[in-house]
Amino acid sequence: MKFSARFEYALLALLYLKCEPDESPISGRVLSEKLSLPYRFLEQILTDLKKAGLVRSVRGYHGGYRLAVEPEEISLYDVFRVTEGKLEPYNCGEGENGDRCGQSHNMCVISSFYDDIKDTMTNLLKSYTLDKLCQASRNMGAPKAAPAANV
Amino acid sequence: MKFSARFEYALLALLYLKCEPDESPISGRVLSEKLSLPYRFLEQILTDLKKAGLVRSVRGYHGGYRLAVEPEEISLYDVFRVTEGKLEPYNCGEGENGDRCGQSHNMCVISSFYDDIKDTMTNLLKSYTLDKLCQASRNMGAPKAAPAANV
DNA sequence: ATAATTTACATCGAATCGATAGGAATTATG
DNA sequence: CATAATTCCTATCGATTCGATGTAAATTAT
Ligand code: FES
Ligand code: FES
Repeated sequence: MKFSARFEYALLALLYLKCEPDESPISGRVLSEKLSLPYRFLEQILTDLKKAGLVRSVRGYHGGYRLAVEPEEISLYDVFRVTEGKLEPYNCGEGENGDRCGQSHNMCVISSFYDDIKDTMTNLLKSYTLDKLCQASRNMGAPKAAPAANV
Repeated sequence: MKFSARFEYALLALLYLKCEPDESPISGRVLSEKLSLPYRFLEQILTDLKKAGLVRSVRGYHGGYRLAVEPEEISLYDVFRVTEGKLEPYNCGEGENGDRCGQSHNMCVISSFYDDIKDTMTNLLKSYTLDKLCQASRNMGAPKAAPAANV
């Protein structure tokens, strides 16, 4: 189970926008260079983030991106929804008939497990806000344990 | 976030083997018919389950599959490991240098979130055993609410 | 007018996924 | 021994997804 590159890139970009609060917006080009991420690809992601209302964009000469809402209000759940789509484990189309499990959805053993997964993931994702992550990042100034020098 | 068909098929097969404990092993053919699953594909999955030691197989004329361990001992974590691979959210190769986040792994904000996800998922998956699921399935004998008859 | 930028599409290559197929090895039964 | 039923191994296919690149148009300060 892996998270997509989209998710990580979006998160890194948002963290950068938050941790470097500037007067002028930050351009996609600068963002991609600072984070060493592919320029075009990152812009796609930023566009998605904009559609979702997480960032705001300014076009033209000194344009760029900035956060659209307060960083306490942006949770990893929001980022997830933008980059990974719906958090729906069901393979059966929920409302309709379960074609895979062969049973009707409300009689399916698996569905109760899926419900659990869905709730748990949702809660976990919502518990991480951009703000907390940025604070944690600051507290990491010094690495936990310096790796032993080799030789 | 979806679970693979492999996961569901494996789970359905294991549940069948558990809930229909028989003297003679159950063949892949029968299993696929009872569960309405594609024969060849299911056998691939059963082979994987066997390699993982969850089922035992008997070859030849009256051959087939049966559970290899007690159903209390089989958790969804085991099934997950077989069908979905490692539960490693990290995109950076953990031990090595983080190529995506650009930081060393023990200084990466994202890694702490990934650790959390990993632990949470692991615990949740381990909390579901084959036995519990089968009991739940029995308790579902009567549907919660009969869907309204149309017309 | 010009340069820098966002924005929208189109496409590409690789990987993954569900599924199918052929054939070899194994084993009870006659 | 011959046969039928079965597991098992491996190859492949078609579709989809994913990360990434490219092109070109719209927007805006200077
Ligand atoms: S029928 Fe919906 S999960 Fe089984
Ligand atoms: S460096 Fe490992 S998750 Fe960021």
